[in-house]
Amino acid sequence: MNTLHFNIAAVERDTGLSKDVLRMWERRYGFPLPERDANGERLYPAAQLDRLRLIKRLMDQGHRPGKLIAASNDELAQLAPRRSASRPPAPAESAEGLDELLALIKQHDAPGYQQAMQQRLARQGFQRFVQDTVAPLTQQVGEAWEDGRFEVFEEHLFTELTKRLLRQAIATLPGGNRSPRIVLTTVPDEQHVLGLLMVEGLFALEGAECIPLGTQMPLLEISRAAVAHQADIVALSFSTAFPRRQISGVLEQLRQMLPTSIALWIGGQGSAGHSTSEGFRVLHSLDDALYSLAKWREISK
Amino acid sequence: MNTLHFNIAAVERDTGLSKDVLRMWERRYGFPLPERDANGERLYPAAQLDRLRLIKRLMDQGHRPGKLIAASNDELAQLAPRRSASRPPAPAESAEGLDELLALIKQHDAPGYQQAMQQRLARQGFQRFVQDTVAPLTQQVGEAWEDGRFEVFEEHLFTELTKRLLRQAIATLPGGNRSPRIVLTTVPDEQHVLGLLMVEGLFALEGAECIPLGTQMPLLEISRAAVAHQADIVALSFSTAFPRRQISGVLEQLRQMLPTSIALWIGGQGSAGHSTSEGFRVLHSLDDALYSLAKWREISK
DNA sequence: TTTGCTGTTTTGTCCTAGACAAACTAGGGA
DNA sequence: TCCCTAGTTTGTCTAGGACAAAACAGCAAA
Repeated sequence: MNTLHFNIAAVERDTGLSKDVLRMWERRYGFPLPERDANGERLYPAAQLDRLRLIKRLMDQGHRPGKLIAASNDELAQLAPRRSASRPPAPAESAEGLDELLALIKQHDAPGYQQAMQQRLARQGFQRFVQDTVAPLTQQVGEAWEDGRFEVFEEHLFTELTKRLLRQAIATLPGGNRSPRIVLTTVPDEQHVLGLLMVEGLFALEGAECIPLGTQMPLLEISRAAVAHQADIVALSFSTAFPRRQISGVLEQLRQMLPTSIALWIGGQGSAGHSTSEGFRVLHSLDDALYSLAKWREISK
Repeated sequence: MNTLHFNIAAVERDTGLSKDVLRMWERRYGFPLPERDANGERLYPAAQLDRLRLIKRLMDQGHRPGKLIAASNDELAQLAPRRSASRPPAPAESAEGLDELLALIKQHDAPGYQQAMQQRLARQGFQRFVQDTVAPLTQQVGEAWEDGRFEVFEEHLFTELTKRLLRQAIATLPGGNRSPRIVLTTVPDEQHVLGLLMVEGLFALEGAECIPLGTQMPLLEISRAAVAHQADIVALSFSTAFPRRQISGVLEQLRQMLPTSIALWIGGQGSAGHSTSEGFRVLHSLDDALYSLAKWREISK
């Protein structure tokens, strides 16, 4: 009776590490070192998969694979919760009550969480709700996940519930029909959409006409959609999970396809480090997004 | 001045054809035959990308690549709209007004579509809305897309707007807190969630406690979530886009991780052809889902 | 005519091993 | 302290070979 084994495709699915990378690591570092089936194909035991997941998580925090793979399991475990020491736990004013929300998620109390969020929305109003509750909360959940305090499925539950709240709130906003007209989406391989929903909400609140296309639009389709909808702006969001190397290429290609009259705005944690230039604008924060919108209106008046 | 070129990673992203497949086709069939950059790496011109997209679309309809690649562009174009001839355009009763909804999407009239859908929801009630409007409409949009009558971005817009409507409607349903407790999600590489939302709505209407985890949960996380939430049932959805070959392996693995006390239910177009057995149940339709729920309650009473 | 079995073709995925460029690190000079 | 350059790390690409699962075609029997 063998314990669970996974073929290379399953490991790719579960860890997000490409087959090429898995084979390369094996060649270079000797880890992971899977067993082989009768046909010579790799079979990863569950233990190696767990370690790979941990390594991936630490890599997303900025560590480099060479060091991580050389480290022992204990060293890795110690590496994880370095956040609380190096970074302050977030401004006190906005943290007000966020811990309580986090606790609700941690207890898997979905109805309680939704209710608490609804109350905050009613109390704060949409804009402050997004800026003072949703944004910092998302940040904290991300950090908690990086530190291993949150399970993946807890983060998923949080994301799903929060997406619902935001969409619902957006639906109740008066339908914007002033300019500019903004197409919102993400490129293929980028499935995180929370940030995009936040800006959509803020833009909609300002009366802009938002056209949400969901996630993972092929570049050519983004361009076609923008033209068909006569959009003024295409807004994309990149999370930290999106492979850095690909971003500039993606932007370059999209910019080349898109009519020059249509602006390209980029936001999200993954876009940090890029600078506004060469035909696209980087939104560094939600405030920046609102500022950019105001500025766009001023200029195009 | 060269027209747009794409490297192999970009083509993979945009077409959904893996790098291995792209290289294999080139070797076997001589198409696609990309140019090379100074470093010997493949550069696909836009024309080949278009043809690949068309071929992929036809493959998803059941055609085989060997034939498609051998065919000329004209032959391919003729192949596409074969649906209307071979399949009836859907029962007349339920098609009532669906054309109108399709037309609204085709005109990119998002507000109009949302309003029309809201009206239907109010008129039909949730259950009939899902079964008589959303389900057949999704079907028709899928067919329209396969026939090339809908652009990809139009399908995305439809999906996004409909997701919002469903989520909003679900949120207004009285929170179910009767058994069974059902975790709803999709596996990695499966991002289509509309079908899952429909059953979630129906289950919630029956008072079941639904825990939506969004899409693309790693298998191990699905299992952890199910245990943590003390779920009775895990419900997964597979679209036709999900690679057939992988399904049985995925189910087998998940079934192995999941406590035997937790049932595994599978639905969606992609699960057709699989049969209820070996520890999982296949839901062949929305009616079947409701029936299964009733049956579960009867047995576990 | 239809059903069921069997052999053949098609097709995708996996394998090894080598090469190179982009990203990152570290060292030295202004 | 800051910037530039050289070195190291890391991911992705390349090529061609192998094999198994799925799809198809042909034939025999009901």
